[in-house]
Amino acid sequence: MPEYLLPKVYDFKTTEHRLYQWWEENGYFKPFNDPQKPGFDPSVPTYVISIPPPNVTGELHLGHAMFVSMEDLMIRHARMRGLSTLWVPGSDHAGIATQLQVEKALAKEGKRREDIGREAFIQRTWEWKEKYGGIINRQIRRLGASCDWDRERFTLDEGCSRAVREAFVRLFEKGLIYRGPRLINWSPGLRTAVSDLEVEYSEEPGFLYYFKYVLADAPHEFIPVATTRPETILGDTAVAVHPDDDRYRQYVGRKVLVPILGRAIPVITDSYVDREFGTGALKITPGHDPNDFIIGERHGLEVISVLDEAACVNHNGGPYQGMDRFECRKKLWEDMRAAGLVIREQPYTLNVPRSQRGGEIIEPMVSTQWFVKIRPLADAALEAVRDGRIRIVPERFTKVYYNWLENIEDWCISRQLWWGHRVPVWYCDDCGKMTAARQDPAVCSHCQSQRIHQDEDVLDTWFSSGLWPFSTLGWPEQTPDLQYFYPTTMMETGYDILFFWVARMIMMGLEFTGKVPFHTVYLHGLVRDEHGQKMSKTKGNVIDPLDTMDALGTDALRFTLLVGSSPGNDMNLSIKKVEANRNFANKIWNAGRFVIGALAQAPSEPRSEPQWTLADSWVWARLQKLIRDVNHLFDTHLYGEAGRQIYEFFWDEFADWYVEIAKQQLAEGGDRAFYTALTLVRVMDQCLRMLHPFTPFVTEELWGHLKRAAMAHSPRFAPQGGWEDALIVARWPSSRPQEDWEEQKVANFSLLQELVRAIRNLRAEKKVPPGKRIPATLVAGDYHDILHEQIKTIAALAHLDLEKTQLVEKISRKPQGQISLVISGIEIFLPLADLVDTQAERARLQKELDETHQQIERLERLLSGEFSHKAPAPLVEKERQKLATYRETAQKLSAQIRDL
RNA sequence: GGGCGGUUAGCUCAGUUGGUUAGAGCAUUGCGUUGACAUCGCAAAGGCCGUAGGUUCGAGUCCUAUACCGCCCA
Repeated sequence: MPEYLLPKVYDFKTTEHRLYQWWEENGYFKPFNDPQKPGFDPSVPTYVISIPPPNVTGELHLGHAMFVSMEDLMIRHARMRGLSTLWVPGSDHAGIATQLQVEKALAKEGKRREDIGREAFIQRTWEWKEKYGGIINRQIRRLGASCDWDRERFTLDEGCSRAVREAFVRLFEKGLIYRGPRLINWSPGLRTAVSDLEVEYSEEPGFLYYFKYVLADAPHEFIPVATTRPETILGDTAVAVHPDDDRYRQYVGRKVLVPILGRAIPVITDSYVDREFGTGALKITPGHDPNDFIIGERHGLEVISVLDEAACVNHNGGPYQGMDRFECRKKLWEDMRAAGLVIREQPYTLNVPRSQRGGEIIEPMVSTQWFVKIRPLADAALEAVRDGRIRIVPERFTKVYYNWLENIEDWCISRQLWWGHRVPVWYCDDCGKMTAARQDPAVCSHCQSQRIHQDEDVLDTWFSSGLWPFSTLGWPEQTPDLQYFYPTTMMETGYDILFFWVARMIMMGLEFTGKVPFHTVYLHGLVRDEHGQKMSKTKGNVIDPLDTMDALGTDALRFTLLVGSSPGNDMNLSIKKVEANRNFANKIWNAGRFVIGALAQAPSEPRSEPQWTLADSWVWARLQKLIRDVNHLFDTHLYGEAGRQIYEFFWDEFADWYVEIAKQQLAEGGDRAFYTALTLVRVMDQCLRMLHPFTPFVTEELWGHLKRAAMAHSPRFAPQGGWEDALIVARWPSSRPQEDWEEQKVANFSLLQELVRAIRNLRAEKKVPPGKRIPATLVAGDYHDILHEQIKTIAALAHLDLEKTQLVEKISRKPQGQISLVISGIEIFLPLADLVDTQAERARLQKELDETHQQIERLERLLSGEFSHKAPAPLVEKERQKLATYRETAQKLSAQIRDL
């Protein structure tokens, strides 16, 4: 397509959807070496990511945008490197969240789930899922995610359900799953158990209540006790003091009376008691406090539960039965005050357990639940990281991982919900024994009775998420996918999810497949607002990724997320940053337009071998260096830094310098134009390849235009191996070692840049109109040959009048009344006579000279010290050179001042 | 209480294995548009890299201590 057909501004709106569809239709998202297809070669190396499954009820937020961008970057990079790449998409059924949505809808009809029954409720939930569940995945597509959508999975689909069933039964048979009454975290609003991880603790103002525990055998004596939750007094089964505490020694072994209820309970000793805290006497409520539960076990205390499923007082609460827990707290305290049992109340900061979902206060309660005996699984998971089979990036999170797994408690996996995987256990009404089965059984496996019924509970959603890396590939079947793609390569997710997903996936993966589920865990940080605040609707600081993509384009958002973040660290996002990157996308586009336009100025065949200019050599050397650096950064997972370096090269070196020089070279025509166009196309092509994983749309679109234009112009413009079908499957640039000529060319070009910049600055300072071409005299000394070659370029970039510019090696008589400057020992005279103000010139040159002297002193000090014989020789030599140049510069500046 | 991270320009942040004049984007100021790009260009100004020690020829980077902010675990 000719250049004039490309719009001046990159139009992401018409591009993104079209390209996504084109990629998908052409099968580029699928592994090129696919075990499900003919010609499959099992020896081809793979790169596999299973998506951390988003909540099926969810809608896209920046957290999703972040992980999708990161994973797509990894996948696209791996695909371009020629690996057989698979990214498995999907979502999880999100037990509580989804169920709540449907219950909300039911409530509008004035119904509760019990009114319609379990089967009908599940039916409705599926309907709801079909209708609204796909939103998140449609939104993920907008980000450019190159997942294999044919392999999309859902934690509650048939295959994943079979995997859950298999996993449960295996653990059950192995004795790693058990059922029993334990103190668990109970959510009274949702009426279900939740796991330790789903509880968050928040510091909130409250009171410490001091009261009297009256001795049963001495009504006038009492032990003072303090508590933060008076309603739990109803469930007290002991009062504990420290064994060495003299204050209470006399009471140990005697009985005290539970206030109001009058139940007699023992006074015991336990070294857990902190003598300094409160009164030094601790009431023990094994039924409603985890620490007390442990103490209770130690002393064989009775466990009394005083609350029901809704956290209302039950029959154990005597006169308070039926009251809400907080209402009871108030009433009981009033009654105790009336009974003369209250001592005082003291303001106190509480650590309140709240539900991660909804924020209601979680109640520790004794309840019969299903648990995974976690220790053996955790030990295996620890070992896998310790021995390096799994690497966590950034590395510091390994410590967090160890710490968590070393202290992990058994995992409560049952939930009193309907939406989820139902516990595959049947109880026999005759023999009372349990049957756990992969297929729904018709009879009890112990006594063959037909009077069996299934457990009512479902499993924690995370139980199924834990199987995700292999259940999505077909486990427990030994499918071709599982055999080829497992273990996966990379688990990429936010560090906040390390325990929820990553640790559980590792435990389950090792247990069920005997292999690690992935080799590397890459953790990204959380996205915050521009001042580091968490985004929330109430604060009104939420940035919606969909709005942002509508306004500024997907590439701009992706690039911002990818390049603005470093591994494991939170990032602060602002629309301004996205705008800046929208500008970058546009910069790419316009540089591409220029390159395509340049073809028309070049012949399609050269007459002879290339004679590369300094600029040609320089940009090529810089590109090679960039490729080396970028590859190294990708290897070390420093993706953001890689993006930054490509950005800098592209904008500050390629676009600002090479493109400007290329304009001059193209104008020369002939072979010069041909080889310039060739260089432009090659550098552009390589940059687009490296940028593609960051900004897939603009690069693919432009690359397509570049390819067509180049092919139409000359076969000589094709990259090695020819033009690929699409950028998404084009080869990633490979590193080459630095060649001998590169360093000198880069140094020479730097000198050219310095000269041009210095002249431009001086012109600006002297208010010379930018368009005006001015004469100049350059006294080049040793650099005469280099500058002789480059004088046309310098003149063009610095807007010198080439006709009236003279380049000499030495000068016998300095031009009078001219403005002068010295760069790396090269003297430049600009005859701006009418602009010369002797006094101002003197001041300017003096300032230059002072700065030069400072540098000379610094280097003299450095080189006279130990540096010169302890530092590496090349480094010392480099500094010596610098010093020599500064001395030369100083000398010339002094002369200029003298001659003024 | 234990652990981790942060502290670098007005703001938001990079800074890889220590290499000797510390970078970007935004904001500010000045100048500039008929040929890739005003969603732009060319410049300017702005930093004892939280503090105090230490290692080293050399420290933003490594070590120790400390302050403040944030997060995780208990």
